[in-house]
Amino acid sequence: MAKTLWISDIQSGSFTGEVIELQGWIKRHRSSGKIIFMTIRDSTGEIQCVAKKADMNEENFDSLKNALIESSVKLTGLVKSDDRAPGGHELTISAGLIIGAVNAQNPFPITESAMEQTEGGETEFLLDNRHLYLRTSRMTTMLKIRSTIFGSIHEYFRKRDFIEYQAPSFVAGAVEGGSTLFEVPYFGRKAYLTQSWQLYAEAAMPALERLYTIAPSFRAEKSRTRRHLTEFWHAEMEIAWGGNEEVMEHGEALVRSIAKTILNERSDELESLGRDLNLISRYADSPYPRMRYDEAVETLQGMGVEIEWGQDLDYSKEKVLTKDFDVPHFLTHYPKIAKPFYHRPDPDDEKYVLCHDLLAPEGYGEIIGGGERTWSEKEILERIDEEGTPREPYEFYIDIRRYGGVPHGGFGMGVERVCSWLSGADHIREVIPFPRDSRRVTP
RNA sequence: GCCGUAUUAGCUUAGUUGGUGGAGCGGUCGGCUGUUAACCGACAGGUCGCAGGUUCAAGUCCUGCAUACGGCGCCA
Repeated sequence: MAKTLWISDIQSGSFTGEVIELQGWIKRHRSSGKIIFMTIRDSTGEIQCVAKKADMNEENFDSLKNALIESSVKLTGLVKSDDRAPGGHELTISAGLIIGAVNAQNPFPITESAMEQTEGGETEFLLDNRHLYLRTSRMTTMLKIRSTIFGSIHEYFRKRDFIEYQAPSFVAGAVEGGSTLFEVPYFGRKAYLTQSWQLYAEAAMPALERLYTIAPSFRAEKSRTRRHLTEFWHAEMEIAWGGNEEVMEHGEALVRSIAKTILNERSDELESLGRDLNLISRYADSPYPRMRYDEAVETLQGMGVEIEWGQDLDYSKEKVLTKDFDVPHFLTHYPKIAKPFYHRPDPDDEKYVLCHDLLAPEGYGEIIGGGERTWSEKEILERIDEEGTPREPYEFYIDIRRYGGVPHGGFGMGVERVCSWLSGADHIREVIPFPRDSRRVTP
């Protein structure tokens, strides 16, 4: 029963002239008294199948004629090459079996015309029916690209001898401000869902020196944008004996390597989404420029944008700034007051911290945030007190500095943001199977 | 948290200055075709988001509520 034959192989010509058994789902269906054309899909592609009344058992012909879209089928027939068939090959059916029928009282709710008309396909209806929308070609394509990107991240780090390392999802404290934590009951106490692997990675930094993960992070932000999820996959890395510059180099190399990988392995999928491959190839090959926060502020002021030194760069300003860039670029050296305590102040000028954000072009915004960590006991205590953050929840974090602290740093990359940008998605929801945001936890 | 927009058949939607709601897709039946988002005909399918109000008359105007979507803040 296990399937061993895939439509992509039929379309590439491997079975032409052979009688085969094909398993798949009906994607399109048109019929008459004498002939049926069915487009069958599987995970690898589509193929047109033809049943002629004259060539097969009449009862069998009628059952195929009445089959509805998304019924699963097993078809036996001869593979022919035929210019009239999309993809160049088709199956002439000699016998067919409906495996999982679709009932006419309850036909497949997602029609092609509905999807065509909704551009980008993110209506409430499609979100409610996400479990069914997954099997349509746009979602399938997105999920394949997503898989390749995940694989590419693992490959990048493993090739460089990074150790994959896991942090708990239930945590006691916050990385960022406490307002964005999900609180969960924990046997009479309160626990929170993690926002980042970073603090726990720093604990293992003196042991493993080069570490990474890809794991879910949770943020209870009521953000209603095309860049935010409450549960997202976070690719993070941490290295010992390295500073802002080394971390940034990894960030750049990682993103370029992802772009290169999808270009090599998913160019058909990218093109089917209407993506310009020249663009992706530019992201894969060009260096990413660096710009200090001060330069960014000056540039913006020169453009007439109202911004004062010390203000964080919000999305509206990022957008103006990145408008003229055609590759991702780094923003570095933010003012200390705009960033949390774990960022290390710049020894050359204590007003700034050694940090960086990587901003993607085309309006996709921030995809990486990272930098050098405050690493000495003295500095971390100063920064925590300065911010008025209580010390107690961070005792373990301070301990890391008490016992052989070393310079170190790392970054976090929003994997869905990268998927969304590289695939040219209209919304971050398009690149994750079951998106979670402030208003939706179902299906 | 703030601002804006929307809600009409299973889906996508039209609906004029207020005068008893149309279409395409999907479904059923029939016809027909090497079709390819097939085509042709017929049928079924609607408390116009909910609750009030104005009016002789409300899908349409007003108020409130609900839900959704879009954007901002915050961030990856």
